Amino acid sequence: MGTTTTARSKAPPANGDTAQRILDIAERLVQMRGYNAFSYAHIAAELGITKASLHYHFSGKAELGQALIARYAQRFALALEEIDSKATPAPAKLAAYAGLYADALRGQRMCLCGMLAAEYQTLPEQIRKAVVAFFDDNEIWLERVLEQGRTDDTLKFDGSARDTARMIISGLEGAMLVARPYGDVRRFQTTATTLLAGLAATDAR
Amino acid sequence: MGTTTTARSKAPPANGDTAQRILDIAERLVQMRGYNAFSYAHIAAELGITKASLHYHFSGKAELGQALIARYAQRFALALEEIDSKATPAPAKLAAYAGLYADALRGQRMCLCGMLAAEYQTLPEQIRKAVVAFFDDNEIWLERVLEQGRTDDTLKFDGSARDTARMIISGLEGAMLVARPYGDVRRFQTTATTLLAGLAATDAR
DNA sequence: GTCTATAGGCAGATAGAC
DNA sequence: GTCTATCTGCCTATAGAC
Repeated sequence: MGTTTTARSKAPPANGDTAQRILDIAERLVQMRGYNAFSYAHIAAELGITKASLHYHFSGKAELGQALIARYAQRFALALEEIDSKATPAPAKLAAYAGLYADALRGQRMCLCGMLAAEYQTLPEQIRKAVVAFFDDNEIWLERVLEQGRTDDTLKFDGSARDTARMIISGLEGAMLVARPYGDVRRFQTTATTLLAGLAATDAR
Repeated sequence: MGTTTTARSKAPPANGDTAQRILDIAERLVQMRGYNAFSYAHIAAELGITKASLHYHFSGKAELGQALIARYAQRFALALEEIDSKATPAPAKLAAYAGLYADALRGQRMCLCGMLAAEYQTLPEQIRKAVVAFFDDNEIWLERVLEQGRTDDTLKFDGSARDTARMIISGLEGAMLVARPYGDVRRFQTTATTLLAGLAATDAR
C-alpha cells in the first residue's frame, strides 16, 4: 500500500503519468493479443480505473493506437542509435538487432508492428501509415549497417543491401511469428542465427 | 446471371455444398482480416443467408475455424505432393513452394496459419494445435527437399536441414507479413528469391 | 482526473416456425 | 436448410456529477 517515492497528497496514486501506464498496458496487450483483440475494458481492469477515464487520456482507440506506435517507434529508434554507438563490427550490430526481437519474444510478445502488419487491412489509416514507416526506418538502418559491413569485409552478401535488409526484417519478423506458438525463444534464436550466419564473411562454404 | 452448369430446379441456388461456400468466404476473410476481425455477419451478408443459418452448418465460430484450417492444411498438403511429383530438382521445388505463398499474396491474403499465428494467444485450443501442426508438416516436407538437394549437390547450406527448413518457413511467412502493407507482390518475390538464392549450389560467392 | 450511468452497435448464439 | 425473433454480453463512446 506504500505511496510512491516522492511525498505528496496521498489519496490519488500521486502521479501524472497515467497516460504512460496506459500505454505500457496497451502495448503489452496489442503485442500479445493484437489490436482487434484488446479493449478499453482490459486496460481499465488492469490499471484499476474505469473505461470512461481512459477517454480522458486518449480520446479513442485509434488515437491510443497511434500514440502506442509512435512511442514504440521512437524507443526502437533509440535502441538502434545505441547499437550504432557501441558494437562497431557490422555482424555484432546485426546480432544486437536480432536481440531486440528476442527481447520482445521473451515477454511472449510479437513485434508491435509485425502484429499490426497482420491486422493491416482492419486498421485505421493513421496506424497503417505508421506501420509502413516503421519498416521503412528499419530497412534504412539495416541497409547502412550492411553497406558498412560489405565495405570493411566483415559481411558478404549477393544482391543489393536493400534487398538483404528486407530479407533480414522479413526473416526476423517471420521467426517471431512462427516461434511464438511454440513458446520457444530458442527456436527464434536458432533461426535468427541461421539467417545471419549466411551473411558472415568468415563463411566456411 | 446464368444458373450453374447443370440443369436443376431453379429457385434455390441449387447446390448442397453451402458448407463449402461458407468455408470459401470465411477463409478469405480470415486470411485478409484475421480470426478476431471476421464475423458470422460478414459471411452471412456475402452469402445472402442469415447468421442463424450458418449455425446449421457450423455450430460455432471455433468449429468453423477448425474446419477452415483442416481444409486449408489438406489442400496445402496436396499442393506439396504435386510439387513432389513434378519439378524434380530441389531448387525448383523450393521455388514452387515459395510460389504457393505468392499465390495467396496476389489475392491480398496472408497465409492462413501465419495470420492465426499472430493471433495465437486469443485462439481456441483446437485451432492452436492445428496451427502448430501446419508448421510442423511444412518443416518436415522442406527438410526432405533440403536433404535431397544437399545429397545431389543442387543445394548447399550450413547447419542442419531442419534449421534451414525453419529459416525458409520463417522467411517466407515474414516476407508475406511485411509485403502486404506495401500492397506489393514483387516485394515478396524479391525477398523470397534473395532468401532462396543463398541456398543455391551455383552460388557465385 | 475519475467517477456513474447510459447510449447504440455488433458480437456469437439459441428457440422455434416454416 | 433457412427463416424471424430474441438473448446476453462486450464493444467504443459520451454526458455530466464530483
